[in-house]
Amino acid sequence: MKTNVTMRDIAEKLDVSSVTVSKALNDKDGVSEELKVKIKELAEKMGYRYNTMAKSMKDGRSYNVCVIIPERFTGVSQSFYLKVYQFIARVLEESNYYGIIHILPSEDEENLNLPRIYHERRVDGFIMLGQTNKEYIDLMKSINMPLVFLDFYDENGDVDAVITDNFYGAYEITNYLIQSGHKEIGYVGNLFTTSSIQDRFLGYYKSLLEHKINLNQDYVIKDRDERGVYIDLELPDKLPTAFVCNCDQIAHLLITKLNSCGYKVPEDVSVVGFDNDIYATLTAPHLTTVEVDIEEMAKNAVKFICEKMDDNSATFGRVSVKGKIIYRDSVKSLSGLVEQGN
Amino acid sequence: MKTNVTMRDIAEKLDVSSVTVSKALNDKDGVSEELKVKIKELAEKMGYRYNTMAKSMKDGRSYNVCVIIPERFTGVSQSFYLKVYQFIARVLEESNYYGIIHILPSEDEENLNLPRIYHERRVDGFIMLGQTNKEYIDLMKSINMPLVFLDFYDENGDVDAVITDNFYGAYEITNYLIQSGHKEIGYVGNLFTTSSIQDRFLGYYKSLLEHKINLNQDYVIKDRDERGVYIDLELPDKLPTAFVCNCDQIAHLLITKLNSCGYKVPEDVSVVGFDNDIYATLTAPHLTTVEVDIEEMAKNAVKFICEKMDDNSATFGRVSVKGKIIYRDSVKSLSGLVEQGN
DNA sequence: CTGAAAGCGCTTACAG
DNA sequence: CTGAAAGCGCTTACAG
Repeated sequence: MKTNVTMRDIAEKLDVSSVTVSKALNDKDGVSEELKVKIKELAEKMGYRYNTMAKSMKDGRSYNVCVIIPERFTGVSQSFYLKVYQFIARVLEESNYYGIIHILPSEDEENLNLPRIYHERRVDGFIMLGQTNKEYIDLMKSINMPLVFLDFYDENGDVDAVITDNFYGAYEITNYLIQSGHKEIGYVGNLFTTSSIQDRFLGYYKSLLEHKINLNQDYVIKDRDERGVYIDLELPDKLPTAFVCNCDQIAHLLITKLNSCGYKVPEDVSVVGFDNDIYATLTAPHLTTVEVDIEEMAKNAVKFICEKMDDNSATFGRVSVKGKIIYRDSVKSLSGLVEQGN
Repeated sequence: MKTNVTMRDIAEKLDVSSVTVSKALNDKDGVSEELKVKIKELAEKMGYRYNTMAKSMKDGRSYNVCVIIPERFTGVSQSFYLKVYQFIARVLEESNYYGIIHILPSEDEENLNLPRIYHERRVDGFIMLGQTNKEYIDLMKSINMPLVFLDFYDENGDVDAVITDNFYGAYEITNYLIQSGHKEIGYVGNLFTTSSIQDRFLGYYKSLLEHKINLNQDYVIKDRDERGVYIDLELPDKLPTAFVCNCDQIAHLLITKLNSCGYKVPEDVSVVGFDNDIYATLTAPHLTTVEVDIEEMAKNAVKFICEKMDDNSATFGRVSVKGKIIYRDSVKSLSGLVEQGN
């Protein structure tokens, strides 16, 4: 079996030109139906495989999309972004592109090194999955290639971004706590690490405001340092009756901390999370949380990047994808029956 | 800023040929040092980016390696293979290759559909990460491309494979249980699902044999059906004093089951796992388990595939990478002090 | 409907 | 040390 069958090989056997073979194999006009069938049959029989690289050279496209994930989001316990990537890859395939993951080493992020794949022109566009530092974002913008942010956005807002609706998700789950009779509600998260955490905080705050509940700064607990590394949680002297956590993993850590201090969840304190990831059901009790619609986010990001690769002037702005509350067992109702709003 | 700078563009500006530019940029002989420096400077200044596709066309290589992961290993709670992939990608990069993940849909596995990427000649080799059905394995073998199995092996043994040392890992951790005074020891896993589970069982069995302990079939508990879907664990009427689980996730499920039946771990029953993945420390108590050396496995797999891409007749056979026991809190010592063997 | 010509951007002999 | 020629495998006008 010859390993390298080309269109020309097929053409010669059939005594036609390779142009005709090309047309036939690509279902283009300009070949008689009869000849087309014959060509396709022979191609099949000879074990012909299309050589994409030749096409790529012609039209200057690689048909690859690079998905950049900052290294620090890929620890042993963090599978969220890899999960998201799976959806991206699948949707990309449907559009005849391939996804290539690039785990961005923190070092390259610091030193502003672009991925080698960029220098080798092997990608037509980038999806950045997870926030990098500002300088790296600027660098990515400066190379002027199709670019979409996924799960975060740039303050200047001039890059298209698909995010989960952090604000309303946190707003609604806080509303739910209040409807369940809670009035003393804390928030766990470092407001200055990512826009997600900040926006979730603001949604939580909006809910408090609407219900005329004061924001008690003692109830806002830092969970990580500026670089995103988790720190020990410091509980306030007097606990609120409920905590809104910026993610399920932190909710899990908080519950562990609470348990070790002798508090039971939800009997003594209620806790809600965000993401509905693996931690939501690994925690006892299972977490009431906000489920992020990963598939919908991936679909949007891919749609945007594909359109931008066709026309880099296309813009979509910032698109939020709605999540939904998953009710489980980590919230105790303080009122006999659940009140409707206030 | 012109977007498509080619070697020819640089050549023209400098009034030399593109051959010379090619030589200079690739650090090949045949250019004066002086000219080389000039060319490199200008290339930098003009924002030249190497076009890999042109090179690929010349030498018929894509410099891509496809990593095939069967879909069923990528559920919400399974991040192990994605983790492994990260290492593969990193090591591949060091060898100037790119990794492309292909999550193999179960449907394609059933219907024996090769990934599109194969038909488009966009890869030079395959690493199969996770076992597929036999027919798919045969299909992959039949296309005659560089192929390495990772974390499983083929019964016929004619494909190079990198596996974790399941047999000795299970053997050693079972020895440890016996040294801790256990004599009634169960095993949890379906022996007919993957070779890993089977080999771990055999390692466990070897340890029993060496210590003249009878294998009690009532203590061998099925954890999943033939297709790998977890089933409800059925505890035997009389419990052994310890269980060897085929993986941490099952150890976690077993402990949950034991707890719900009123048993405490490790007070009433000891449990050990395998993998040292996220479940090992999410479980209370934290699991004593066998840590798999993912990095070493990835390194080997990449080394093998790279050499095979250079010379497809190279063979390496089956290589096992040693794991190591991580001691935590899920085993109770039944003897006052730990005995040395018997 | 069919095909000769040119070109995508590089590299590999080979000649000077 | 330097470069003209040919080729990798396809596709895009364009001519017949």
